[in-house]
Amino acid sequence: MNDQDKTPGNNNELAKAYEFQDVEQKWYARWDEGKLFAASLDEDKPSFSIVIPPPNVTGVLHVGHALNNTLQDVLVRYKRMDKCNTLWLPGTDHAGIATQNVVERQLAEEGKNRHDMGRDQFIDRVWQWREESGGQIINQLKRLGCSCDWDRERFTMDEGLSRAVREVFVRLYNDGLIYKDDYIINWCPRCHTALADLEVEHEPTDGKLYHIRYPYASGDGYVVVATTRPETMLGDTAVAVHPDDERYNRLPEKAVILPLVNRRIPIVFDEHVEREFGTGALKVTPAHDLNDFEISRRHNLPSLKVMDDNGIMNHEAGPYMGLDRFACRKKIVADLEEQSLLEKIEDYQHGVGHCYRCRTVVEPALSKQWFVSIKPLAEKAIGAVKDGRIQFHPKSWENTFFDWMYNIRDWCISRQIWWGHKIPAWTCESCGELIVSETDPTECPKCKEPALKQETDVLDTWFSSALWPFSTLGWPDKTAELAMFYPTSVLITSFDIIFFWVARMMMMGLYFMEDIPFRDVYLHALVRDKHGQKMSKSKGNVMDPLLIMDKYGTDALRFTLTAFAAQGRDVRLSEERIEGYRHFINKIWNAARFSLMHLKDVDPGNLTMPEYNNLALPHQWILSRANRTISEVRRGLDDYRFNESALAVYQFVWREFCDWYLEWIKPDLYGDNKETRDIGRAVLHSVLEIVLKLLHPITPFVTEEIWQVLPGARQSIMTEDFPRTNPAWDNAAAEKTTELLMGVITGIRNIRSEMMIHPSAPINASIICHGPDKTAPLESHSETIKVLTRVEDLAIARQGERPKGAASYIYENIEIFVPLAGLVDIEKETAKLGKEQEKVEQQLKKVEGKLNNQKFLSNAPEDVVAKEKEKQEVLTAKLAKIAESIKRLGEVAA
RNA sequence: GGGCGGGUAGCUCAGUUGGGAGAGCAUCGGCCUUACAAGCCGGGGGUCACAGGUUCAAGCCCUGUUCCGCCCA
Repeated sequence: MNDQDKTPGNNNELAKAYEFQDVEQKWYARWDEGKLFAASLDEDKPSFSIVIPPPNVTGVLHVGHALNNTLQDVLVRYKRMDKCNTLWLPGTDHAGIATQNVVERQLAEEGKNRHDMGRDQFIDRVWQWREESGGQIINQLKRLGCSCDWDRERFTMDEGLSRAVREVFVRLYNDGLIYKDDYIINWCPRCHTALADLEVEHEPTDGKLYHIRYPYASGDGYVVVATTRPETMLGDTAVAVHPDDERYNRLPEKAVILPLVNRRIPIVFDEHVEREFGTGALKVTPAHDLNDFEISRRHNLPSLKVMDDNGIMNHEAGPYMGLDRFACRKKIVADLEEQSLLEKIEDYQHGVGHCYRCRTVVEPALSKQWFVSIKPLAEKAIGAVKDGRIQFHPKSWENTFFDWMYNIRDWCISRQIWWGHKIPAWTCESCGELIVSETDPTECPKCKEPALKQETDVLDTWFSSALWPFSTLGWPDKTAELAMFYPTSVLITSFDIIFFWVARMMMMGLYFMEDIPFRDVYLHALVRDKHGQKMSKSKGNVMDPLLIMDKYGTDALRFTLTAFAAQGRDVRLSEERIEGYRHFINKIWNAARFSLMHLKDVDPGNLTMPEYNNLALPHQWILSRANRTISEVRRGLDDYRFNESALAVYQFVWREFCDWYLEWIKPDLYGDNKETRDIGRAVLHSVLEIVLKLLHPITPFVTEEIWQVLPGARQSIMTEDFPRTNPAWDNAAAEKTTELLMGVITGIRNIRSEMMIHPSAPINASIICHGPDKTAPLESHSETIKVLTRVEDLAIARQGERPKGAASYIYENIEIFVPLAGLVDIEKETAKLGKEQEKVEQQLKKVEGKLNNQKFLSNAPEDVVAKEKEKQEVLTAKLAKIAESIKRLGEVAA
């Protein structure tokens, strides 16, 4: 339909079917143009702020993003409607390694590489890439309906954020919390950079355990060491055994000859050697293994690096120089075998570290890198969670958090790539002084020489992400935004970056702002595929949210994700469920269409709701239920139980508002009584408004589209007030009476259905109330009962005889009868039942034949026998029911 | 090896002060009843993994067993 025709109060009708494609684009553009997402700095309102977990600038919207951002948008829209100064600050991070990889691949296609073009030109090229194709995820977030304040969009490489990074680095350095040192780090030979421990993913891998003989220096006998990485033996500088290990208590001598390279290396005793592993003798390669490095420090052993940055064996590897590490492994194994130095090879499964960006096997390597001394920072973060200033939802994540924080190790922050924040450190080329400075120095402060060389390394992307909650608000300047929105209200993110990001933001926020970065942390589940696997491009099991939105509409996707977001459990997304919830969106649409039929010509001034106590039962009931729903939806959102909010409003809209209320008030709406008609319209209008507002945070588009054509519509539903409960509407008595009516109505419908009476055939019914007297409420709502069951004559009594030839149904203490005379074509129906009876009898005979057969019982598998027995029971019951019905029909005929 | 989460309807899953076993999809029967067949009405379907315990009462709390998944080392 043409949206231009649908300005409020004018031609306010809805299309026959909800066409989300046009609607979504239209309203998003209007919201955005109207600056309705912009944060206000109104001092009088409470503030609510969220900073987006910045997606990679290389990112493309996946279902995880969709879930994450839907939940944020739900909360933000809720709080904005609930009269808060609301800020949702968007942005992206520069994703150092990932982005560099993308641009390098692009260059490779052009037959170029970054080394040819040089660093500055390469960086220009990355910026160019970013302008052209970076950040497409931002548009995809808009497609999802995200109500971010786009004028405040930030990028971790922005000037302001870069300034924050420098300030943080310098202060941490000056405070002694950043240092440069030699240590074993994780080296990715493909990305050519160091990685933090967290950036290495350990995967169980089928490998071999090689048992190698290291002959004693004297030439007699040998020690057997076990290793999964024989190529590293070239860098061995010792063999270590446990001092209490009896096998090595009386060694003939304390040195062995390293095979292949014939180097004499000592045997040392170290308590950290695991006696149970392998032979209990450990080859020590200080430059290529963290534990070995620690041992080497304790025993003053030299370190020998045998590989270069590409994972190729270097000159220290002697004859193996120039071989790739894996080729070298093969060669070494072959050579050892030839020299009879290989005792045995066992299959062995062990964890092998892979680069989280490119999946290459990571090489532990000795290297000089920059580190953050993290313990002092971690302590503050631990404290903030311990004393409740920061709360995790679900709370169980606190254990994971504490566990990691207590065992945290220094954070390697330097990366040997080009794209990122250059480390603000310089070395004086004449005196060797190390200078760390916020501004680029022009001369050495010590020797005054101008020859300074800046570090070529850049910082870990997460280093700048860790500052996100305050760097985006203008820090280190003291801005109005910081004053108003820091600490932020809540961080909504996926648990898989709890260490990468959440913990680090806490540490940095507490250190530099001297305050927590957020009060609540809501950790939602991971979206997995139907096998419970993490979705990833490489596995090919991704579900594209953009395609889903094309197919089912954004609101359907959003509602599904919200309804799925139960705490503490992973989301296994299936298209069937999205389809199911699309039906719900359509249901809303049609309920609105119906309502509009009755509201379209009404002057908004005539829609004032009458005094609650004067309202008829259906109105009192629906308002009471609406009240309940409002509080459930609010509580769900307040407690991050998104699924409960979604479920509550779903049930209310479909089961109560549509199935019962609308049907119930149709006689009023269509009737001639102006007073009851007007009351009906007024209440209908109010309830519909409540429904739309409750739904708006979850399904923003369809609700705006409908709301705009309601009488009295203003700017946008997103700037309306979120519904509040009204204590005057709580009405247990009305709910109880309604339940009674529903029970009776369902009973009569049941009889109609069971007795195969056509839905439109008029019937009579009688009701006998045994037990407590409920005749009064039934009498006063007998019209309702009649209309909703298509009953002509309804008799209600305290006692009486069961009518002859009547079908019955019992609801609590109430017996319901429907005389069947004249309703059913006795002959036809009896014949039909008779046929059915015959069919069932035959089936039963077959089953019983089997069950009476000893051979069947003794030979058939148990479950088959059980199945037959079950069949027998079901069929017997069915037969009894048919017989009962036939008897009824017989009574009618008599 | 340590930690965490889970096993509820055919499938995917909800189920918080312990008292009703539920949703979507699927399924069976009947309906084009003028908002909606993307719908309406009615129905079937579950020893809530297993074994004990606490309690008037347990899917929910405790103990043990078992299977599955994830994280860390």
